[in-house]
Amino acid sequence: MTPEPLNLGLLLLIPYRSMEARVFAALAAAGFDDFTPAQARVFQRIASGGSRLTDLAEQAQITKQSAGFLVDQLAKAGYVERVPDPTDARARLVRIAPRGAQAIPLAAEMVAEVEAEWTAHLGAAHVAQLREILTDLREITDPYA
Amino acid sequence: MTPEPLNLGLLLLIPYRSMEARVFAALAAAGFDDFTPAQARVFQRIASGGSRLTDLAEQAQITKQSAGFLVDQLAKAGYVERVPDPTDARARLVRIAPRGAQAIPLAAEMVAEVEAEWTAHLGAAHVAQLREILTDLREITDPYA
DNA sequence: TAATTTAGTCAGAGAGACTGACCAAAGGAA
DNA sequence: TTCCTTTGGTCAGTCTCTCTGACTAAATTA
Repeated sequence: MTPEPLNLGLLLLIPYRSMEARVFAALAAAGFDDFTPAQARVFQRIASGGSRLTDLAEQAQITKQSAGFLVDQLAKAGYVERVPDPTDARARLVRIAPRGAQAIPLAAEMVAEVEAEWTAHLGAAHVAQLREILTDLREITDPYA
Repeated sequence: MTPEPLNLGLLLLIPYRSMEARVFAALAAAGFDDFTPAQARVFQRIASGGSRLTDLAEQAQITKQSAGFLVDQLAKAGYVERVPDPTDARARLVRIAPRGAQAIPLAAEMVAEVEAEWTAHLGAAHVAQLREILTDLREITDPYA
């Protein structure tokens, strides 16, 4: 193996993918197997009070058409529901539906489990540092934040 | 803005996406606009002496069929070439072709530029730490490494 | 030599992403 | 008010990417 040093981009992608795969697998094992990763990437960005489609699209960095497509599927599977926005007759809010709400604690549990594994490998101080640095980095890399 | 704290997964994804978009845009601006992000994710994993399709697929975590599809397009655009593997008549090595070789220093330049921006924001010590922690984390999150 | 594994291709299908065109409500400006 | 622009979202069509399943050929193992 040539340990050619990886660029920071790839170094970020590798653990992200690992985390996503673990959470996805845990949900699938618990019976939440009727959604796709693309749908999940939209779902996890829904704010607690509901989000507008346009906002979801911006955050997930996809077009509103793509977001609408994914939200429709999530709605069909019972993970979200679309309700009229009381403050704007053009808009509709995407809200977490009961089935979606059931999945959230399971996902959170697996995230915690993975983070615990990372902590076991890196040490608590390094994990805290990682989170701190990434949060700081978000300020200049998140076009939406 | 509700600053709901993001999970580590999302915190990793955000800067990755930012880096990828910057490099992609820089290459496109320099005339290397005839390839897609998916193709680039395979391309950047080609080892200096050439890689087998199966290895590329494993590292990019896609099927060998998908990898073959992307490599074919990269080959048509002149970024890579496929040569017989001298050590195994079944296999062919995917190698960087001249046009691909031209793109690499440009990409590296943009990676360096982005990292410099990150350093300006985070400080050199934190960037070094980030790289160190991520490299360490790779040991338990990279199924290929 | 025969059986199995490994490297890769071919064919077909589905998901996800895009662009372009469009409609309806909201917000200003005249 | 009335008109114009902006904003939230949909509809239609297309392309890219990814997958599964079935297959060939070379290498390896029994």
